[in-house]
Amino acid sequence: MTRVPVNRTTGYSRPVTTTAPTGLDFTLDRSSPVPLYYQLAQQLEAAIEHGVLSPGSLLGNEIELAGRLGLSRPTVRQAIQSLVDKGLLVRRRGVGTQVVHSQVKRPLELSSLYDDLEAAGQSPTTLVLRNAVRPAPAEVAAALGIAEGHPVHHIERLRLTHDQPMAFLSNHVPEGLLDLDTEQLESTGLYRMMRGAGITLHSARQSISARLATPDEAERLGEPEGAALLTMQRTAYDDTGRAVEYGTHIYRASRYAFDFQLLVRP
Amino acid sequence: MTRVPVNRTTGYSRPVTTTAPTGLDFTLDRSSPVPLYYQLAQQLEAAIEHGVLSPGSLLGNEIELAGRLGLSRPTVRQAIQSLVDKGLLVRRRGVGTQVVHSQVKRPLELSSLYDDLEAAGQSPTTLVLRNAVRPAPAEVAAALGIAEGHPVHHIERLRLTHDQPMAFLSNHVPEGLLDLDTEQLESTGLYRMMRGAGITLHSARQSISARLATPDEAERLGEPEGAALLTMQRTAYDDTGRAVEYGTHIYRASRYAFDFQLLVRP
DNA sequence: GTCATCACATTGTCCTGACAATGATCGGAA
DNA sequence: TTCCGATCATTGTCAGGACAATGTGATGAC
Repeated sequence: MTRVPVNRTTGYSRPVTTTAPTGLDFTLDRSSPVPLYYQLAQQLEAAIEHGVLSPGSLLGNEIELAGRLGLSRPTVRQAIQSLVDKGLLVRRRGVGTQVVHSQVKRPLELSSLYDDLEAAGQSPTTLVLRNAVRPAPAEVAAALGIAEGHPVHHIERLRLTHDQPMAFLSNHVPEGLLDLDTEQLESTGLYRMMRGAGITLHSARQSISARLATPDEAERLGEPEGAALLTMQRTAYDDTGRAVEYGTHIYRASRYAFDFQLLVRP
Repeated sequence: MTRVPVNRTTGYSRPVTTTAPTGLDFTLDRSSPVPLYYQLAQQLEAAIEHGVLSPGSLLGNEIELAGRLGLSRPTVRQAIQSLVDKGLLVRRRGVGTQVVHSQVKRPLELSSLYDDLEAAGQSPTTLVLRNAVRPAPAEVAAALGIAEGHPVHHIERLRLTHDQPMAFLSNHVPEGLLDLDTEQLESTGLYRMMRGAGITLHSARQSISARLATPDEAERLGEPEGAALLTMQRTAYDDTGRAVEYGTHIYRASRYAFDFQLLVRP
């Protein structure tokens, strides 16, 4: 590959790296229980979010920054590192730390459909079709790592936005983990209830694919027969490694897409 | 919720937290250019992988571990932290650091279809249907952040496994970024070529949904007309924030699913 | 027996200091 | 001009220490 100025060959027109405005002032409260590095990280993130720190601008070197803020270098580094992990900053040895150009939004979380829709202003509603305890079928028991026949909650819900069906959610939760109140299920999401019950989610294994709607499913979701459906299966684990939920969801492909951003870990 | 022993109510039978075997010996090479914390992290990861450190076992406190290895505590912490970030370890203040129970495999990478299939032993092959430069259509220009009409490579590929079509891949790459040799495209993946050209991927924005196959697509993929297809659109950015690739892919839902693990960031 | 309190173990935060590794820049030599 | 090397700026790695915050378990009071 020949070495030609990049902006000529690619058509990118982007401002050359600029130094950060020196007027950046951060307020750190040493008496606060919030860690200093976290206070700094949040203010940096806010500055990036509001464009005070423009994309591509350099942050100024760590040592000088630490001195200016009255912090030690490790503390400043910890703050910067957390934003690097979020994909907001890029560090280059010998160069400095700069704000990434592209707008990074969310590095993909264990997304809750309810939260996602609510955040998007879609005002989701839920119809609980089923909420009962039954012996775990083989497939569910395998996914949850419990004995076949062990009692599990079985929940079936229809999630709607603007009074239109969006997804059909079937979930299994081991019995005894949390109270599954139908009313609460209708007014909030399952994951939020889990957090409320003191369960801290740690990881999840997901599988996303597609298939055609059966007549039953089509009717339930208000789709024509043979429509394309987006399917997701997920097993979620808490921080002790217990499987706490196994879900099989189907989404109307005409109305829903999994939309996310992900980072390349170096 | 009543407080009853968890194993009674949930049916989990899991060994109580055990102490790590003291026989763990790590070999650290201070003359190696590989950072010490990284050497330690890799050996810890290997120990977890091979079951030497069993799920749920405690790692022993950091200070003692540091002393035993002849390292400082920050170095040991850095090693542990990297594994926490990978989801392999969980730290608890006042308790210790323990290996997570569930088997975490991959925390979801910016996956290359080619690499994924190869790793799964599927021996993928590629048929390049088109490899040309053309002016960017509006949609492509918008996704790549370049001017409409600016020259872009347009690649269309059919990916097969076991001589059966698996996916149809349409990609656009700004002209001048890298050489797109058709032969190389057939023998490897696009992302690998990018890395080879010195482009370091940083993040990507993806959207996954589904729809029915058009007659054309059905024919091309060997599916019946009106079959369900899994679709993905992706824009990838390098570490300077430039969009370096925009792809529109369709997968045979009967043969493919997006399968991944993700972590909840605390 | 049940509950609150205290001590202990362990990780979390923060500091100071030093040197190494790397990318960019600039000057001089071919 | 072109290329090479020295120099500089900046982040990367590592050490050692101090105290705070928090979960666990034991102790004691009721």
